[in-house]
Amino acid sequence: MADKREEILLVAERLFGDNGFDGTSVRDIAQHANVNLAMISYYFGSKEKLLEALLEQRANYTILEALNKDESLTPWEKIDRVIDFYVDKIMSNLCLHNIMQQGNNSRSDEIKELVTKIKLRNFEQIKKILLDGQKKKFFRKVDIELTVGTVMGTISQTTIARHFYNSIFNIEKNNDEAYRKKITPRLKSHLKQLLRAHLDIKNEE
Amino acid sequence: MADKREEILLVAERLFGDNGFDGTSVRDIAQHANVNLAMISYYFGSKEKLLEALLEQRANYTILEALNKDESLTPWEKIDRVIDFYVDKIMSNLCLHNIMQQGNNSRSDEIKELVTKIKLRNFEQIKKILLDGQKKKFFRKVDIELTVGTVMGTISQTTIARHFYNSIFNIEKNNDEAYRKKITPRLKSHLKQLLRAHLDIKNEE
DNA sequence: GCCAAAATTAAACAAACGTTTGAATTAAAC
DNA sequence: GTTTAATTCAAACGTTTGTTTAATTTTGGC
Repeated sequence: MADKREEILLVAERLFGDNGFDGTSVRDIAQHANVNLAMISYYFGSKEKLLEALLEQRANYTILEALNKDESLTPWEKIDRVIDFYVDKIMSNLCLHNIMQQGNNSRSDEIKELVTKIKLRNFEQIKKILLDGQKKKFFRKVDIELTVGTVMGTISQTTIARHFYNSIFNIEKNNDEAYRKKITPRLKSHLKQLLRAHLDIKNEE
Repeated sequence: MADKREEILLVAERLFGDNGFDGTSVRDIAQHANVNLAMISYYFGSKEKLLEALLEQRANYTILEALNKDESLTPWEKIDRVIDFYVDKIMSNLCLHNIMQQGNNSRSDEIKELVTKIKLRNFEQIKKILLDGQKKKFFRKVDIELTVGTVMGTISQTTIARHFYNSIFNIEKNNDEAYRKKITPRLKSHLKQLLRAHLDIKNEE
């Protein structure tokens, strides 16, 4: 059955996201997926290959390439859409996002490079929007690389430091749905307000 | 000798930061610290207690409480100083910062709460500056919690996604010094420019 | 219904893990 | 110099780790 393979991926995503790669044993995964231990090696070859397969399969979920194709949108509209898209995707894939964050610290260079490659694709898209907005004199001169880092970093912060925000916002921990509901709209409007001021050519010094 | 204890902490900081808590064995630590394996249990009780000791010992390094005491500074000056202080501290403690990021995902609630507590202290300081600036009509109305998140997140991003920025900025990996030199001034001026626009009361809608 | 391929299983593997033990060594106190 | 406590050590402890094996069951084509 092919749905066992799928089940393994699904469970691995949750456990890797919650406990980290090293903090999750293949026995944990097998048990939660109701699958024999050996099936993981059988389908994926190894634990690390399982992580690679997971990242490769899910990578496309968080890619926003289509957006830049739409010529009718102004740079400001594109920025708003990027924020909506990006926040939604990450908020509905908290575990996967956690895995990608951890992937940066992986001891495996293959994983590190895979994660970097995925991030790079999104980075290039946002960068293109910023450059275009500058050319059209909507946006002022800013540090483009770090501006993208601010967007990614602000969003990441709400997942990395989730325990921290739970504490601030009085959200019971492990309640994914409550967290999403509370954070998503705030995050979107904060980022839009932030970038509107930061990028506006009227604020050029 | 008490310097063995210190050596263990020093090595643990580097290894936990590089490979994660689960990715570092007590044997790794003992070997790199030139210390017998049993000394770690002897001094700290357990591997987890070692991490707790590490966080507690280093926590004060990244606390910026003194700043708010200075009444002669305007809110704008305080913002600039916070940025300088925070960026410098994190950039010169990359490993420790990595550990704290990972700590958010620790399976130990004690660790999670310890990290949250440390972050909360800094959070409160920055929050105080923002509130004060709003009261004095320097700053406009913004989402304070997420504005702090933006500052922390932007800085964190440069350490979490370091492999990513290495790739963008063409820095050879594992060269901490080159990374610091390249990123620090850019990060400071980007954050100052960002917050100047974001907080300025002239941008009030 | 037979057969080869694919899927599934329990069991075993060696290696690595965190921790403990009890003896040996060093340091400090008197 | 003797005694007591603190330190250091090699060795072993029992688990848990990721992976493999070889036997068994299920599946799909003919």
